[in-house]
Parts: sequence; C-alpha cells; structure tokens
Amino acid sequence: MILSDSSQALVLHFGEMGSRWGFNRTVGQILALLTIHPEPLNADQLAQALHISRGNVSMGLKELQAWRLIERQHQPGDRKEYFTPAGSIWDMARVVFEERRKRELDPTLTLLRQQLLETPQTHNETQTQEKMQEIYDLLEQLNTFANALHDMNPERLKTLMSMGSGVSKVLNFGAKKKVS
Amino acid sequence: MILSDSSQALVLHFGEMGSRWGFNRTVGQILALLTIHPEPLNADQLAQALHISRGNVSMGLKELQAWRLIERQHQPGDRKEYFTPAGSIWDMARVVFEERRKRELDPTLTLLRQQLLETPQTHNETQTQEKMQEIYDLLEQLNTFANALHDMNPERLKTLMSMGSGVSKVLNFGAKKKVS
DNA sequence: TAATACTTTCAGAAATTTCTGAAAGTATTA
DNA sequence: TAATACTTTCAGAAATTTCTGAAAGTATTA
Repeated sequence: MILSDSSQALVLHFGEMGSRWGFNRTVGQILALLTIHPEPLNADQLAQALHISRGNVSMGLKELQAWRLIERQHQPGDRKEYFTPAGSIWDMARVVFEERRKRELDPTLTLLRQQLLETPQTHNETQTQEKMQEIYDLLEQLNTFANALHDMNPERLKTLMSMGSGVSKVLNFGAKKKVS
Repeated sequence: MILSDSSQALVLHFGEMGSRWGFNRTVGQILALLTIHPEPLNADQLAQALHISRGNVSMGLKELQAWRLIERQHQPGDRKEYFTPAGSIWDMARVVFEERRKRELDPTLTLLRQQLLETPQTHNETQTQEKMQEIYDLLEQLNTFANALHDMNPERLKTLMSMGSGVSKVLNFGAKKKVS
C-alpha cells in the first residue's frame, strides 16, 4: 500500500486537525485514509501505510467504532477484518457534530442546572447565580438549536446549508411570523 | 479572595472543559472567574484564587486577550492591571464560535482547494479527488452557514435560537420558497 | 536618575497524552 | 484438540503540553 502525494497530504492534514475535531493524530489519519480509499482496509495495511504500530491501529479503530464512524467488514476467504466508513460524508459530519454537542454542552448544562438549584446565601452568591443563569440560558438555546439541526434529515440540512447567506433572510421572515 | 463553593465548582468545571473549547485548563479557569466575578480582578488575585503561579496567569491573560475575550482596565490610584470580560456572554460565545470556525474549517478548506487544482494522473487519483470534492463541498457549505450565523446581529441570533424546533419548520418554508 | 512596583519571558520540571511492541486473548482451520 | 492467524491489551517509553519561579523587562513614583 503506497499513498499518492495527494492522499498523503490529506491524511497528514487530518492527523494535524484531529485534535481540533475531538480525536488524536492517529485516529484522524486512519479516518482520512479509510474515507478516501475506495476499498476497505485491514489493520496491517493501515499500520504500514501510516507508519504506526499495530497496537496503535487497533486502539484507533476501536475509538472510531465507538464514534460509529467506521464499520467492520469481512472479505470472503480472508480471515482479517476490514474497515470502511459507516456512511456518507454527510452522515459522518452529523455523527461528529452530535458527539461534540454532547461532549461540549451537556456536562456544563448539567453542572449549571445543579448550581442554580442552590439557594444563594449572600449578596455575592446572588450575583454569581445571575451570571450562571445567563450562561445557562445561552448554552441551553445553543443546545436546542443544535438539536434542531441534528434532527433534520440530511436532504433538508443540505438545502439549508446551500442557501448560504439567504438563511438570514429566511430566518428573519420566520422570526417576524413567529412574533406577529 | 476566597471563592464560594458554587463559584469554585464552576471555575473548576470550566477548567476541565477548557480543552474541549479550544484552550487549556488555566485559561478556562481564568475566563470563568473573570466572567462570574462582579468586579475586575488583577493577576495576583487570579493566581491566589486559582492556586497557580503568577507567570502562568500572565500567559493565560495574554491568550484571553488574543482571543479578545477580556480587556485590561486600570483602577484609579492602583498601579496594577485589572481584567474584565470584553463583552456580554453572547458576545463571548460569538467570539469563541468564530475563532473555532477559523481554526477548524479554514485550514482544511485551503488544503482541499490546493489538492483539487492538481490534475489526477491515474484512475486511483481520480477516485481520490472525487472523495475530496465531496468533503470540500460539505465543509464549504458548513462554512457558509457558520458565516451566515456569525453575521447576524445578536438580537436576531437570539430570536433564532429561541425558536428551537420551530427552526426546522421555518427553514422548510424557506427551502420550498427558494426552490419554487 | 534611582528606587520601587509591577508584568513578561523562558528554561527546565511536572503532568499528561500518545505510541510501541511484547504478551495475552480469541477465533478459525487442520 | 492443537496449531495457526489473527486482534486486543497494557506497562513503560516517547512525545507533547502545561506550569513554575527566577531573571529580565517596563513603567511609574520619589
């Protein structure tokens, strides 16, 4: 397995971006390679192509399966396990989006909800709670919005995204309609 | 400077979440403390309250200023520099959102644009380019959408978010309108 | 100008994350 | 059942990130 310059560049880049997107370098590289490679790949092929140890590949694949981004496949007559992306690019984006929503918003919402149940004992604590309420309201609304996006079917989502700046206009109309 | 249990909990939590949101533990803690504390704080107060070194506070403050999340202030008759959040909670969310869009999408869009300019030499490379085009289209649309959100004024954004699941309905209307 | 009161920098230490590769585990074939 | 062909686990090594605190830098006051 030898990668073209172009594939190589993409794989390395996804490795670097991995940590920004929620996984580590190796996981990013494995995901990129499985995504652009037309055929399913096995763990040995991945280790060889990416120059990483067999054990590391195993851990990376485990994580990508936990994210539900890749799937195991068996090739007839071959005892090895092969892997492919679990869906289209759009499906993968939705999975990453939802997982990140969970990791980045849910824990904080839970904490704030707890803190807001406490009865403030001093003037200072009252002020603190007011700030927390503000943060809570913001995150709660972000969360609702993210869920609304996530619950759309891919087609509608695609349409929405492709509207680009037209979104603002449409939303404005919607808002007025809602208010009136 | 002694923190209430409630403030303490929030500060520690923001420290833990920091890395998910794009900064490190200390930076997260400093931001949380400045946000919920009603008065501006100086570097010594932050170091003491968070039990971290003075140098670390200095680096954290520098980073938060680079993000434009906090501002320096001077108290009359005091030589120390004091810090407060640079805007409302909503302003801060917008800044973080935009910064993350830049860091998480722009570099990949740039790379893909470059790769797509190359002329594929083999059948394999053609297939790879097709995949890259798919990824590019998705990220490009995500990017346009993120920009549309970002360019809205906070009021409209707030209205939109508060519509919750109603968003889907309104967007659907918009989509139909666009298509017809 | 010198002394004072602050802030910033940065080399190395500490903490954390990632990775390797040998050993253990599992499933298939002979 | 034993041998073979794979996969997973995990202790410790390597790499990376974060943090400390002393030294250097800067601005204000005497």
